[in-house]
Amino acid sequence: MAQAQTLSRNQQIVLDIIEKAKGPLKAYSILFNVQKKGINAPQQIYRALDKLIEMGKIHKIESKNAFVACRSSDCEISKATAFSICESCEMVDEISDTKLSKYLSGFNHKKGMKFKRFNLEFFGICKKCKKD
Amino acid sequence: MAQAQTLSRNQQIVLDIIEKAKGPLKAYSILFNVQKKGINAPQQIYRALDKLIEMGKIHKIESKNAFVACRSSDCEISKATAFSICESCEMVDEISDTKLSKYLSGFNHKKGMKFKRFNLEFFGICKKCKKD
DNA sequence: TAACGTTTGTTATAATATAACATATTTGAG
DNA sequence: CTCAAATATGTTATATTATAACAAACGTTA
Repeated sequence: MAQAQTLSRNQQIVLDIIEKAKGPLKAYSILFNVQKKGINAPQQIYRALDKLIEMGKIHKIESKNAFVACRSSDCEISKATAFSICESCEMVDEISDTKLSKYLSGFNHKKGMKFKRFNLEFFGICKKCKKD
Repeated sequence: MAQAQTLSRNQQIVLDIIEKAKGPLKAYSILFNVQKKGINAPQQIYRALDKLIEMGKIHKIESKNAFVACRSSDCEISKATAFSICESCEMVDEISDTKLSKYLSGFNHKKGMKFKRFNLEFFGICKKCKKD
């Protein structure tokens, strides 16, 4: 096991908010939520987000410019991410499917480029929204 | 075959620039490049981009907020996109691999959500950059 | 304890994207 | 044809997302 990651104050505050959230959070919405804790500037949020991403604690949903907590414990350093995104309610689910992950990690581009990392985003309408 | 898409003036101008480019273009860089043609405002660019994306003529590279021309002729309406991105030179290549596309289009989430669309971005260092 | 790396705080500004409204142009049904 | 609807344009303003740059504090650890 790698050495335990100790989070700094701001990193912990930001991570807490993201973990408590039911869906992806935007940087400025995080900011508004932590102003009572003395964090006043976007930089402070973005710096914490950057570190948390590096550590694999959170992921960025690129199509939404939003951030979610990593739920897959084995996702050490987020080189292989896949998400399921509802286009109606904006819900995001991290997909941890070994087969999928292996398939994509082993995928090789015809043109010979070796991949270090991928990000996959699926879109659709979730069960809950279909009922409504 | 669906009816031929006729592009409006601005759409054509924007598409031309993107097609001529060697790599992904950002919206504001497109804007600066077309000011001589009488396009002055971001809105005009973003509106054209939106339509071109709808038509499947271009794709957005979400991780870069940039736009590339669609090279795969059979990519009617861009429900299944995959890209190879060099982290060094920023080169982007559209991947058209039938197997990959079928595999992902047929992928079903355990939680029962039916996907309509996906976007996959691979990252690495391209051959050319490896040499340098 | 001094030197180094990391984190913090802060102000300012850059880069990306949309709102809202007025007008013009194209298209298609009657 | 011709009017109505849909689409596209032009324009000003503003919202949203993200980074630059600099100074100070904190925490290792040699």
